[in-house]
Amino acid sequence: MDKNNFRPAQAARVLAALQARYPQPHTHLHADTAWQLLVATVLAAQCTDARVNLVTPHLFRRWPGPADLAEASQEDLEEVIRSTGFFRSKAKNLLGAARRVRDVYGGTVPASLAELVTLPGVARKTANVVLFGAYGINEGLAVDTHVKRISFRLGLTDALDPVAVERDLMEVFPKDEWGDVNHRMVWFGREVCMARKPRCAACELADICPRREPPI
DNA sequence: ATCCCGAGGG
DNA sequence: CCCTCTGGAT
Repeated sequence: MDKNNFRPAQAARVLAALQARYPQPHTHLHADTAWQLLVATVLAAQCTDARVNLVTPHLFRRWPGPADLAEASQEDLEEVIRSTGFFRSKAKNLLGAARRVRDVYGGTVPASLAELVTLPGVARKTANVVLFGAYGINEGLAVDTHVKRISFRLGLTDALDPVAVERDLMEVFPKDEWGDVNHRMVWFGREVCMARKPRCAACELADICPRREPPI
């Protein structure tokens, strides 16, 4: 295999395998609106989606939309989201985001990457997740801990910086697949290609994985 | 580079 | 005990 053609060819194989394994990719975060998806995604930083889904029902019942949360006290919000970790900074950022969505965007979560990243606590990963999940827009490819680890292991990137990883992935995956690639890699990362002890023996991609254990 | 921070698994 | 979980701001 030519070195210059390795990544695109590898990406095509990875995509086919993940499509076969996960025919219907979707987020595992529970949210009914764009705003709620934004809140859930912010809470999901360094936290399992299962844990996030444990607190969001209470959060969304008490403060359904941005105008509601904008009036909440930080102490009350901290108490509700405490178990998701980083609860002080998450509460502060969510209150700031709620006020900005209410005051600057008329209560509607903006539908562009440039506008989303102006919200406190929202950078490219969260913005990409919200853009695709709420609006079906593939402006970028959300790179989280799973996407980063799996892309590196499978040889789709040599980069460690998430922005560079995103650029490499955008080059080798079709644009209309970016959102689904994220969902599929997250799913795959939970079930098979885990950080600590990957299940290489049960992995259908092991034969094309440069980092399978044990190595050939 | 460092800090933020709780909860579950091995 | 240590590592990891759909990161972001300083």
